[in-house]
Amino acid sequence: MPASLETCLSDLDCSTSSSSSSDLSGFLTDEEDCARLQRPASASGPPVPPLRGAPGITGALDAPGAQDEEQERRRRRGRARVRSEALLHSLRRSRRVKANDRERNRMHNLNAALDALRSVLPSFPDDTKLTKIETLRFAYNYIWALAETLRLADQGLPGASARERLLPPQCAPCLPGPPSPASDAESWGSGAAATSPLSDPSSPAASEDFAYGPGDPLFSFPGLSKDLLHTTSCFVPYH
DNA sequence: TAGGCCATCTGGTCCT
DNA sequence: AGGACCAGATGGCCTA
Repeated sequence: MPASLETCLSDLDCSTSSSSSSDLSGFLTDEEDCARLQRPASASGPPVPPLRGAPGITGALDAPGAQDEEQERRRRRGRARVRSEALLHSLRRSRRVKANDRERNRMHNLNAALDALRSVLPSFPDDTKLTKIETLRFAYNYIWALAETLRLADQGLPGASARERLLPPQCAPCLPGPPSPASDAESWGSGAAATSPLSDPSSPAASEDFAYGPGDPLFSFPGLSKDLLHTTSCFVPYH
């Protein structure tokens, strides 16, 4: 049990043990259960032996009414314990509810970030929403393809910028900033394929299990269905 | 109906 | 100490 809870409950034990009523006051406590179990079958048997360390073990108990007082004290302690356990349960519950709330919020934020990521990835004709894993994999490959495009541009086409030389006008929003979320997927398919990421060991496509392309596999987008992949032709150098 | 995806709850662990 | 993060469990919804 956390220390704060123990502290809290011990305080509450003191403060509530004298309270007049509780819905839980009628419940059996552990001590009372033990006491009953230790009693002989005959209901009028000898009194329950006091618990270890409990006060009143000495001759004071011999006095008339002392045993009743001890039993009453024990009952009070038992009720307080039940109340404190109920309170502990309640505190745990409220903390759990708060934690659940935070976790829900955290996941909502994560989903919002995924939505933002989806919005800067090429959209698809049927407005198919990428799943989470598809979004991450697609983004990974998309970034790789864009970086590769820039690299090729720097190598082979001096002068004009990579964007002007290599990308069709429709793909201009791809680089360097995020593409327009409203990009028409059809417009992404006009580029001509030149190189294959599969030939590059560093390509995220090279090691994966799904390849896409007419004839030769041009790109591999693990986990993506083929009908989502045709837009990737935008990523290759444009002549 | 089985399987995939998702949201939520939950308890454990790490971090500040 | 409390919040963030994580992974497992569970149940609902949807689709082939």
